[in-house]
Amino acid sequence: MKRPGVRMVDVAALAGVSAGTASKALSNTGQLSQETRDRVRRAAATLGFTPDARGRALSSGRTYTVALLTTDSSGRFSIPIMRGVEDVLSAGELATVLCDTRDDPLREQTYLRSLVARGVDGIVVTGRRTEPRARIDVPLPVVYALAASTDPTDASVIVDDAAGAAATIAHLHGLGRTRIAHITGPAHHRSAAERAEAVAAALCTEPLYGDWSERWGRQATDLVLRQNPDAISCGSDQIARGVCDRLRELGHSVPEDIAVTGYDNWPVMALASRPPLTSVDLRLEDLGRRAATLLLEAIAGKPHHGVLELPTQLITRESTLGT
Amino acid sequence: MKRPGVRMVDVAALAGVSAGTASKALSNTGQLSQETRDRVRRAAATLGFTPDARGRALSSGRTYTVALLTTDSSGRFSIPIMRGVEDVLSAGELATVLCDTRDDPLREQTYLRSLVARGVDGIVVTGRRTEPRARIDVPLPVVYALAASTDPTDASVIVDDAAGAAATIAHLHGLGRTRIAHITGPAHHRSAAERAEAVAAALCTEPLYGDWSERWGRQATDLVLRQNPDAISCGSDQIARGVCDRLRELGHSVPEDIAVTGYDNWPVMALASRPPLTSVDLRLEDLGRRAATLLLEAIAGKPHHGVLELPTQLITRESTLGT
DNA sequence: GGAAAGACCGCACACGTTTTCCGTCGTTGA
DNA sequence: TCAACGACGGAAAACGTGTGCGGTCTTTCC
Repeated sequence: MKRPGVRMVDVAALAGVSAGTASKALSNTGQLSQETRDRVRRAAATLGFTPDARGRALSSGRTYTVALLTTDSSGRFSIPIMRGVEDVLSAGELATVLCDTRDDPLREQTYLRSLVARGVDGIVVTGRRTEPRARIDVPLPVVYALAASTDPTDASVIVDDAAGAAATIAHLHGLGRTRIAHITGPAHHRSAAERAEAVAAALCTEPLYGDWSERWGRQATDLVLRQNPDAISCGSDQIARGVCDRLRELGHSVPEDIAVTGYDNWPVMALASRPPLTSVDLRLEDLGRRAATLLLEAIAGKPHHGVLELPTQLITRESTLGT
Repeated sequence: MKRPGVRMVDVAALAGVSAGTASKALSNTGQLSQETRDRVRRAAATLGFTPDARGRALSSGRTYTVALLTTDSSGRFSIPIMRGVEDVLSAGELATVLCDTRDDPLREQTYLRSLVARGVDGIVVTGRRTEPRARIDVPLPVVYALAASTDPTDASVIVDDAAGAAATIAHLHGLGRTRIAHITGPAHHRSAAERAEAVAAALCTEPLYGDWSERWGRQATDLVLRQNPDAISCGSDQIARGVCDRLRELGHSVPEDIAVTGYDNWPVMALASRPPLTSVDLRLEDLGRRAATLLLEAIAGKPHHGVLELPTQLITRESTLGT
């Protein structure tokens, strides 16, 4: 079980001080002469010393690790969020680990026990859906991202879907389009309902609920064409792509005859569509950054409470702009 | 810095034994009477005791954690691999954490230092490409998955791409197709070259190299149609989808006139294509499971050396079968 | 009845770091 | 010159668990 790693005592010996002093020198604590500090630092550099996280965790109680707990097994949402989280945390020398619960409550419990047992400093909880979710019960700082906690005293960061949907309508209005149809996913999905509501508020029109697929986009196109629209706002990029395909098949040109907007700005869909889709970017990295910032504050003892809504960004492409 | 968690001494006190004895009872070591073991177990259950991973790690040297280090920032490949890894490791009470290097060598170094410092038991290295990659230099068990190490003494698990490509050709031959074209990605991508080579060996035909996009699939379709093929084998599902779209536009029916095969079995592409694509599934979860198994053996002191090629699986759908 | 053997469990240290407390030395002011 | 004080660094405890070693008690055999 020998670990050949260089330890604090080795650094201390080389610098001619005690282990405790070396620790203080490297962490900028205690009161030491600048000369001693430098000497220890040089010794550490010479030996390539990296403090053992196990000892440090046991002693200080901090592990300098936070977990991103996700139910999004595809990574479509959690990976960008993780990038944002990492951006903020790595600056503070914290490591980020991703744990995928696969939407399995048992697996989630297992992970939580494990995370508490190993003493992570905090947890960011996220999911594949925007539905508020049950809070997790751990004696640790927690921030919810994308899917808020049902408990309003928790800290949550979510996307302002209503504003995002409203922005697409405003954009279409700005292009002079007035007969706008809305095709979206299942009515019982919060992300569908919330966006549809915002659209309805601006248009006084009835949204068409279905599922998130291209197939549904194609089918719904046939339905809405009876209303002779000059624009179709879609609840997802997949739906929008199906709409574009169907319109092209029927001889309608996008965006000249009918403009189309997507939602999510999922590159693999929005860019592959013909034409490429104007879409609403969720700014998931911003979401991650904000969540990480709140988590850091909570770890520092200043917890935040309530739900924070972050703005989206409209990305305009050929599906509304012409070439 | 107080941690109110229940500790080994609390369990021991409740069971009327010493902490050391409680430890042995719970880990099934030492020689204790069955009655004492049970008593300690009951006490632990009553108190909801979970051993503190920090103390355990410091004492035993094991952290019961392995890292999955990936360069695949999309998660397209690393997430399924992680699922496989987890399947194997969670049975042994090991936790799996995912670290995304974003293909940045500096970030990779940072992660490695961190992982070594915190004493993970082992590392699975994977990537977004199948190109062999430089080995990582850490004093820990390492297994490479999907992208092999350039050092043949390391343990690597990769996909048998040549066999996968050969299987699609065999499948097409079985359907009586003989004039088969091959459209694939960049020639300098190993995954393109390896698959193309296998196809060429079976067909004595020239592959068309381009990029992995649907656009290229559409463009290349126009080129290969001059050869009057009765099947088109594609290097990726995206290319195949573009091929299908273009063929439909030109009035060719798939699979009646021309059969089409994809590669990767990426659901979002293979299923959304019209018609759905016959494709080669990479069995990434199997890859992860195998890598995890090898890693466990390496951790147990029985390291494996060399490259292991795992079989793929041909998934047949309407693009070759008719409805 | 005594001794040897075996079953069982406690003691104490190890792991590596952090942090508190205290001792020592040099300096300064009275 | 002596006391007080500040600056500096060492010693040791603490974090929680794992484990080797040895001690005690019971049992068994001669």
